[in-house]
Amino acid sequence: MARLATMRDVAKAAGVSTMTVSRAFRSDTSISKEARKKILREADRLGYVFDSTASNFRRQKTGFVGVLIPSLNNASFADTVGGLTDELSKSGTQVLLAYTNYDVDQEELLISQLLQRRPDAMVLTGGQHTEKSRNVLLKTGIPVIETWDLPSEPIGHTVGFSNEAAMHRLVDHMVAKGYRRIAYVGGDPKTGPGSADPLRRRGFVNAMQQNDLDPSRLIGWGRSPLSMRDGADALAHLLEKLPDTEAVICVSDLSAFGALTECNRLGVKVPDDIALAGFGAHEIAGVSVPTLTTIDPRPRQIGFETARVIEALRLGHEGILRIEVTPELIAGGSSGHPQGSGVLPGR
Amino acid sequence: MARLATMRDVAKAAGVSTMTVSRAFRSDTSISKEARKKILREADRLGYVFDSTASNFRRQKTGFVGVLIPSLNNASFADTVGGLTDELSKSGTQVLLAYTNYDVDQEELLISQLLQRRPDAMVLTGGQHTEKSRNVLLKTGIPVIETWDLPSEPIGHTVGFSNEAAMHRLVDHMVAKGYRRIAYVGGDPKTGPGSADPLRRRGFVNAMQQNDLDPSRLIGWGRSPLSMRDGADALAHLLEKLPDTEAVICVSDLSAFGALTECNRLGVKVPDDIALAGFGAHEIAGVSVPTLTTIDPRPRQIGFETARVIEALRLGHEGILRIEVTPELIAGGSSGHPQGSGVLPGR
DNA sequence: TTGAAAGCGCTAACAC
DNA sequence: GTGTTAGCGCTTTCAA
Repeated sequence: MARLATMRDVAKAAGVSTMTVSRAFRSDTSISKEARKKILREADRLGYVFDSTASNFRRQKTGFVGVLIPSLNNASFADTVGGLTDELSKSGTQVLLAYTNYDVDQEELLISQLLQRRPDAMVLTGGQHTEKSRNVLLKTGIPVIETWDLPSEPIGHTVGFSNEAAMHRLVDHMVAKGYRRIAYVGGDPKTGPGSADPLRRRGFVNAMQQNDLDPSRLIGWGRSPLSMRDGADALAHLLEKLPDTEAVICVSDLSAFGALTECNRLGVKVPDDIALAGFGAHEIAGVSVPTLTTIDPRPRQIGFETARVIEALRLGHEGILRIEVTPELIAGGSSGHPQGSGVLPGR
Repeated sequence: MARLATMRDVAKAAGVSTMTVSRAFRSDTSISKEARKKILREADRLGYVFDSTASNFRRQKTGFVGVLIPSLNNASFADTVGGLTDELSKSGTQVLLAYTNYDVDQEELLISQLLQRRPDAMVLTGGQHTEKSRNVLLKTGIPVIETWDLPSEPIGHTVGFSNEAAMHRLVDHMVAKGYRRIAYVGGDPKTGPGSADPLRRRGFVNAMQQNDLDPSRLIGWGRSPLSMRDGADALAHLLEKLPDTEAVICVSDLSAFGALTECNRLGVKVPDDIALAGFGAHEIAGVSVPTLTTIDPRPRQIGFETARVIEALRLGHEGILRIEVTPELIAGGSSGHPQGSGVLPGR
């Protein structure tokens, strides 16, 4: 197959210099109407496709942002990436996405690979990284934005929320609803580094203590992130071990829905026999019967604000940015909220 | 912030030429052990990060593949991208992912943007594209792989399955289970171009006709892709309009689950009063009670095979490849399958 | 095993 | 408004 046309080919065909062709493909430079018209026509005729690898190389700007998320198959991260992508696309910036499988070593590998491509910025999920990851990021000087959490020792900029505070709020809600013997269902604490599970668990324990309640009803089941099935299994285990439990907070909506399914199967009424809550405000939380009480961490907003940070830096902002996105409590039927007994009208 | 070190800096520090440094960073070229050792040490000391933008530019190979999927928030496409990424990463190839929102014009825009970055290959989802998209892809000569369907006029290579044939199989299953008045629930046919909904609908109609059954129980509700809520609403509508329907095939598992939820709410027993089926083998299909009868299009396999096609092309394969991935029917409790009345043991 | 020269396709900087 | 020159950081090619 023949070589793709270059600016030189277009320049020759249009009888101008390559510089003029270069100008024709940008909006900010001065060039006469006729010249541009002729050049674009010739370019089209020759099947010319602008080579941004050359442009990016010359300008030392790649026009993309490296984004690392724990998992592709997660509606919340997908929303964050969606918000980020939509906002960044306005300035023509693209997202180079990779996923770590909740593994900091995999993250380290991906960071060095991505940095070789010289992204204009790097977006990470969570505040947990290897020492080498931190070092190489600092060394290259590429702006770093950590998202989805507010680490105490951030690498650079942060856009997120406090998992602990959000969980605290959820516990307070359950307590306000009258529940006292509250359990937490998450992954086995020995697994799941890189996920938010340990932070939410800590938030649960702290909140229970501050409410003078027993914080020891902790179920660790399966590997983070928990699946629906894990949630079902964990609930069965919990009911066997601690049958007098009044309410269960699950680390995620998916596991909470699994728990709800298991309750249905066992004939345990939610919320009358046991209350439930999840985390994440996934679609399932609003469709299940009853709807799930949950926390909406506003993932799309996180992505949007991250894009705004990147824009600000591009425009020359100096100094470290720290943006807090406030999660929202959604009271559903699973914790006895009257309007949450079913999302659809009537019955 | 100081300029990042280049090969020249490393070469100077190590007392060799840049060419030797270049060789030190690759495995296939000849260089003495001592030279490599010294170079890598100096590179590390200087905080050198290999610049693959320059390398890619010079070699006219970018080492990434452009991938367009309809939506980020879809477990099936996520699985395909996962299979693709995992397999491609073995050869150091990265995936530049973008999503079209099921919009062929958006796809056209993204294709021209991505092509400017000179990907080594382009992976598209579905066989529906604008004329301009087809032209520009053919013009650049970059290998194209269309996935998730087997279009009659492919642009280049294909890895997928026949939505029509898969739906046919699902209808046959329902007929074999004894259902006759079978309805199809999909999106409003006037919406949703770019989704597989029309193909599945056609497969339904053909299969019903071949079984000498009435193919006119077609519900078009909402925009493709259908949400859980759409499925619930569509089912309520269906029961009102065609109350004697015996079975419902939904375009997706999410809408089928919404329909199941609505059945529960209305006191309609599944499968005793009405049978249900979905499409996609999403997690929810295996956790709902009863489990959902569905089609597993094996999305991860699609991604894996796509990566193998890209590898084959890289190794010099000539000619058009067409890989068919065979979907699997999963009989669940929602169509009366005895082992599907609940995924968890006992009761 | 190592080095020198040339250049990938574009654009910053300057000249006209 | 347009052209000339130089070079971004690598790697191909050829020579030593």
